[in-house]
Amino acid sequence: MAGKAIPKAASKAALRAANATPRRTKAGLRTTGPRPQGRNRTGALIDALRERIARHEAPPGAKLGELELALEFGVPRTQVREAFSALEQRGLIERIPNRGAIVARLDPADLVHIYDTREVLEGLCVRLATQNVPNVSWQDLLTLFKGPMQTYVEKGDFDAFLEGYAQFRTRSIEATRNPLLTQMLDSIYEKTQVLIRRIIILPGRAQQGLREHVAVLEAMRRGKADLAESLRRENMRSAKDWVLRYQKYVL
Amino acid sequence: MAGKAIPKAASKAALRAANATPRRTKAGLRTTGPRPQGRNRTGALIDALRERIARHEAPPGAKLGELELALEFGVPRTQVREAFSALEQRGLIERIPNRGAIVARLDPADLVHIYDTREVLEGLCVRLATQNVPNVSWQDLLTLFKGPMQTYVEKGDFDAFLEGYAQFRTRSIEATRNPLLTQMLDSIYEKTQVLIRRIIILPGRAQQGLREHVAVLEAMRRGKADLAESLRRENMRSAKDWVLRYQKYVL
DNA sequence: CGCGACAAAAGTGTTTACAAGCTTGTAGTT
DNA sequence: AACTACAAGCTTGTAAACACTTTTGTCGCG
Repeated sequence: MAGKAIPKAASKAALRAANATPRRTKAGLRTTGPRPQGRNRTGALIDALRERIARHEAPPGAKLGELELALEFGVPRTQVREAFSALEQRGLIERIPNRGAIVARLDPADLVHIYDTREVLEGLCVRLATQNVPNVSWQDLLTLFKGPMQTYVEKGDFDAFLEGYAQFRTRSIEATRNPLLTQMLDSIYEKTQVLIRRIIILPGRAQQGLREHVAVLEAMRRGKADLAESLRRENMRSAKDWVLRYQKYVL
Repeated sequence: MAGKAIPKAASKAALRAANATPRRTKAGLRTTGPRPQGRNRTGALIDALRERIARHEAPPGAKLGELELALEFGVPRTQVREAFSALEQRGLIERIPNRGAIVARLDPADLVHIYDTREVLEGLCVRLATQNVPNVSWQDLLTLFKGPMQTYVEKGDFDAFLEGYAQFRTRSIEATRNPLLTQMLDSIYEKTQVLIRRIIILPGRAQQGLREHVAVLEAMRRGKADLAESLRRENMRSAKDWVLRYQKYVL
C-alpha cells in the first residue's frame, strides 16, 4: 500500500474548493441567490441519510464523512453536521469525537430489545387501526394475503412479498392516526430494515409469518381489536424466536 | 409600546460581539485554545435544554433564541443549531423557518396519543422489570408506597409524593436493561413532565393512582410479571380518563 | 384618529475560514 | 528487519462573517 507519493501542491486551494458549497451554475450572480427553500434542506438531507441507512447502502459500521456528503448533496458542511446531530439522537449513527460518524451497529442484545419493544407497539398499532376504520377496509389486504402473497412465498418472489408487507405496515400505521406511535414504529423500522432481507429467507419464516399475518388480518376484518392485538404480539414473539435461533446468520 | 428610539449606531460592532463566542478570559491567547472537551459540549447543551423544557422553565410556546442561548451557555451559535436539530427530532421543540424555535405545545389529541402509547410501554416496562430482578428487590418500594406515600397524599406533600414516583420509575426502567425502551419512555416522560404537577392535584387522582401503584408493586413483589403488566396498563388507562375528564384544567 | 407604506433592526439561514486532532506514510535507529 | 519518531495531509471542530427574512417602529396620508 505504499503509494503514489503525490507531491502535495495546491492544498489550500483544494480545501477551499472542497469546503465551499457548489451552488449557482448561473453566470454572474455573486451572492447566494434567492434562498432555495425555507428550511427543507436539512430535513431532506436527514431523510436521504435515513433512507440510505435503511436500504443498507451505508451498511452498519460504514464511515460517514462530512465533507464527502456535503459535496454529494451540494450542501454546506454545517448542514451535514446538523443532520448528524439529529440522526445521532435517533440512534441511527454513532459519533466519535475527532473521528467522525459511523452507521450504528446492532448486536444480539439489541435484537432482543428491539423485538420486545416492537411487540407491544405493533400490538397497539393493529388494535388502534382496527378501532379507527371500518372493518371492510381491511378486506383488500386480507384478500392479498390469502391469495397472491401465498404464491409469492411459494415462488420465492421476496420483493413482491416485502412489498405486500410494506402495504400492511403503511395502512395499519396510517389508520392509527397516532403521530407519536408512528414516530416510534418508524424509529424501530429503520433499525430492523437492515435485517429484514436476511430474516425473510430463514427456513420457514416467510410461511409462518404469512400464516400469522392472515390471522391478524382476519381479526381486523371482523373488528376484533383485542384479538388482533394479541395475535400480532404473538407474531412478534415468533419472529423474535426465529431471529434469535438463527442469529448467527442474521447478524 | 412605541419606545426609546435608540439611534442605531454600532450595529456592526454589536453583532460581531454578540455572534462571537466569549471564550478565553486569559490575556494574550489569540487562537481557540486547547479545545475544551471532546464532543460533550453539544451533548451537554441538549441535556440542559431538555431539562429546562421538562422543568417548565421554558414553557410550551416559549421562544428559544439562538443568539440568546449561545451567549448564555458560552457556545457558538452553530452548536445551538445542532442542539435544535436534535431536539426537533425528539419532538420537544418546533422550528419555524426564519422565525426560530419554540417549545412544542400539547393539544388534547396529543394527550390521547401519549397515553395510548405510554400504556403499552409502561406495561412492558414493569413486566421486564419483574422478570429481570429478584422479587424481593421490590420490597422497599412496596413498603414505601404502602406507608409513607399514603401520608404524603393525605398531607398534600406533593413534592415527596412525586419523589416516590420518580423512584419507582427509575428503578423499573433500570431493571428492564432495555436501552431502546428506556429511550422511548424518556421521550414520553419529557412530554408529560410538563403536566404532571397539574394532574396530580386533580380531585382524587393521587389517591387512585397510589392504590393502583400498590397493586402493581404487589404483583411485582410476588413475581407475577404478566399481572403486573396488565395492572400497570389499567393504571395508565385510568390516568388517561382522569386527564381527559379534566383536560380543561390540565392544558 | 386610524391606516398603510417604508425603513431600520433583530434574528435566522448560509457560507467561508481557520485551528486542532487523528491517520498514515516515511525515515532513521537499534 | 522490526520498531519508534516525526511530519504531512486529511478530517473534524469552531469561529466569524455574510445574506436574507421577518418584525417592528415611525412617518405620512386619508
